This record gives sequence, C-alpha cells and structure tokens, in this order.
Amino acid sequence: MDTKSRILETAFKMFLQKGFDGVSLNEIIKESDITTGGFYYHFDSKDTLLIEVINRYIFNYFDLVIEQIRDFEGTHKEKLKTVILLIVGDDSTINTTTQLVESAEKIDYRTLHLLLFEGVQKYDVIGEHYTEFYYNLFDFIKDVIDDGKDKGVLRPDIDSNKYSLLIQTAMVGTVIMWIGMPAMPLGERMESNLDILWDLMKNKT
Amino acid sequence: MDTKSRILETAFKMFLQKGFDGVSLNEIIKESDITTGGFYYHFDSKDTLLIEVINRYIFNYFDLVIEQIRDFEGTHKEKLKTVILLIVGDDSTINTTTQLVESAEKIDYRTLHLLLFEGVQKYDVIGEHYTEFYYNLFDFIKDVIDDGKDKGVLRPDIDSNKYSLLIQTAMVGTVIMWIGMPAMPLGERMESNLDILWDLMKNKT
DNA sequence: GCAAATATACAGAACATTCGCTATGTTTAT
DNA sequence: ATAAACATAGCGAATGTTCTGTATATTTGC
Repeated sequence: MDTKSRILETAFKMFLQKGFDGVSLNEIIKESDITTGGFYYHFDSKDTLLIEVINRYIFNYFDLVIEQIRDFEGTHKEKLKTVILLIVGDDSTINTTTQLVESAEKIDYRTLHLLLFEGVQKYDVIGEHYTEFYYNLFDFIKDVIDDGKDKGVLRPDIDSNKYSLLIQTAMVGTVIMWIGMPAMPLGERMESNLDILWDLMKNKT
Repeated sequence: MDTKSRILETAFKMFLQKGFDGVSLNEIIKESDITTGGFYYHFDSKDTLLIEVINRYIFNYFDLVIEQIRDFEGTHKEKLKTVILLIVGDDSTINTTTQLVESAEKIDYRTLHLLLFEGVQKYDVIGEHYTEFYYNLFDFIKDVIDDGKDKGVLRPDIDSNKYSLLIQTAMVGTVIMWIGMPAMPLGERMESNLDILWDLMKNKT
C-alpha cells in the first residue's frame, strides 16, 4: 500500500476510535509512520484529510451497496432489508465483498455513523454528499415499493413517497438510538421495525 | 440573575451556536462578563460546565414536558403528538410554559439536539441520563398505547412494546434527518410519520 | 458591641501544553 | 539532473487550567 493510502486508512481507524477533533494530526502522523512533511505533501490540511477519508471509506461504500443490491435476487422485502442492514452495518449481513478496509479488522459502525455525522456538521461538502446519498437511498426504496405494488406484493393504494421516507427515517432512528444506547441490539431492532412497516404495506389478499 | 446562572445561560447559548468544542472558555468568560477566576470558582472545568448546562437546559426541559403532558386533556393521538413535537422542538407547538431559557429568545432545536448528542458521546454521565430519559419516554408512549387499547381506540392485538419503540425510533430518525438535511420541514415530516403509524394501530371497527 | 477571624466571590496574570501548519533540508527514483 | 517524496525543526496562536491576590460579606470570641 502506498503512503497516501496508508495515511488515509490509519486516519480513518483513528477517527473511528476518537472522533475527528479527538485525534491530533501528530498522532495520525506517528501512527502512519511518516512525518509532518510527508503528510503535507499528500494533503492540504487536516480538513481535507477528513473529507477524503469520508468519501473513500463511507460514501464509496454506501454507493457500492446500493449499486450491488440493485441486481440482488430475492423478494422485495429481502432486498429492502439487505440494503438497510448493509448500510447501518449489521454484523450478520456484512460480507467480504462489501468490506470497508482492506485489512481484516472489523469496523465499528457505531462510530462510523458518528464520524459521518461529525463531518456533515463541519463541512458543507460532506453535508451535500450526505443529502445526495439519502436521495439515492430514497429512490432505491421507492423503486422497491413501486415495483412491489406493480407485482401485487404491496397494497396498490399506499403512497410510496411517504412510506419510503418513513422507512428511511426509521432506519436512521434505529442507528442513532443504537449509538446513544449501545446496549440495544441493532440488527434485531432494525428487523423488528422493518417487519412492522412491511406488514403495514403488504397486500392482505 | 446570579453569576453562576449567567454563566450557564450564556454558555448554553454559545454552545448552541458553535458547539462545545467550537467555543473556547475564554469566549464564554468574555461573554459572561466575568474572569477566569470567577469561572473556576463556580465550575471545576469546562467539562462540568457542559454537563451542568445539559442537565439544566435540556434534561430538565424534557422531564418537564413528559410530566406536564401526563395530565394533558385530549385524544390519545393528540397526547402522543404533542409530547413528541415538544421534545423535538417544533416551533408551532412550543408555548411559553415550556420555554427553555428565561429570555425571550428562540432556541434553535436543531443545534440543541446536536449539543445533546455531542455530550452523550463525550461524557458517560450524560449518556446514562440520555438512556434514562428515553426509557421514560418509552414508558409514556407505551402507557398511551395501552390506554388506547383499553379504551377501544387502538387494536387490541398490537404489541405495545414493539410499537412504542418504533414510534420513538421514528421520532429520533426524523430529528436526525432534519439535522442532516435542514431543508426538511420538521413538524410536517414528524406529523406525516406519526399519522402513518397511528393509522397502523387504529381500531378499524 | 466590636474587633478579629474566616468564608465567599471574584480578578488577573501566568502556565504548560497542544494545535495545525510552514519553511527548509535531505533522500530517492527515473 | 531533476523532480517527486519524504524528513526535521520549529513557529505562532490558542487551549484549558492554576496560581496568587483582593474586596466584601459573614461569623465568632470576648
């Protein structure tokens, strides 16, 4: 791995552990086995480092998940469940093809969402990217619902816009509550919530 | 207002504007019209200042809302809606009795939730308080649902535990998406989501 | 009753440390 | 030889905190 990638990956890992403000540039430099000069050759500032880290390790991953799942074979419900569980980072769902870092270490998705959140608040570029991603996810969910309506799996009278937003909201809410209350089992809660919402939309005939 | 209260209130306002890490102690001291010595007479550190601020201005308010709303007269749905809209800080719902600060200035609830979130991540004490509050809110919602079931307003077969959690999750999710995408109208989205969920639980007979 | 003793509520300077970053020097690869 | 890829030293500003000092209020001893 080249130097820049090494910096990015160690920075990513350290950000996950202590947050962006929580880790200093010197710590990153030490951990990356480089020096100040080496760092500033590859990056303009600590800020741009964060932006690059988030783009590379979070948004790229998110986009990949949505892309991969479009050709996913399975029921509508499975499709929806899988994409959401992959994005929130449920352990039992994540497989090797969608791994975030090259090394085998596991990522703590709780802190990942926190880091993303920190970035969104700090830098407009990340905020815009964040919004864009959620529009993509919204479209994806809406497509699944519309297709489900066409195929007769879902009730024809439901408003796919409203329900897509609700599902997305429930997803975000589950993650955040999981962050605030780590004792909560993420996958279990997410599945329970999705089950309820799905039953709500399901064609009863 | 005495000195300590003055420090607390100005600190609260400044934290809302720029976040905890975003505002320095010197700025707070200047804005509070005191000096370093004065500050350290009343507080042990900047950390304890944040903890006191959050307890005083956020948790106290949350607890007050739940307490006040218990004797609230209205339908089950109204009760649920009101408590949630008060907690998330919907403009149209907040009245004078539940005002956060003594001065007439309006609070930006987006940054309030952010500040709380920042505190939860930083200090265990706040995290525990946060968890405790959500248990309280959960109990409140569950009571409303159970009472609704008793009164025949809601379907008797729904699992009040599961549904309470879902509602709470949707609430948190709505707030967070609102924070990340400020263009979203909070009250409107929250009401739409609650309406869907309520219809789901409503007795159809 | 009244001074001595003590507690309270601050003021202001100084401290040690850390921060992100720059300027300049050295090595390495082609 | 020349530019890319680093290494090293250190700057300047900002940080939270501690220290000592002071004015006022309250309590205590006789």
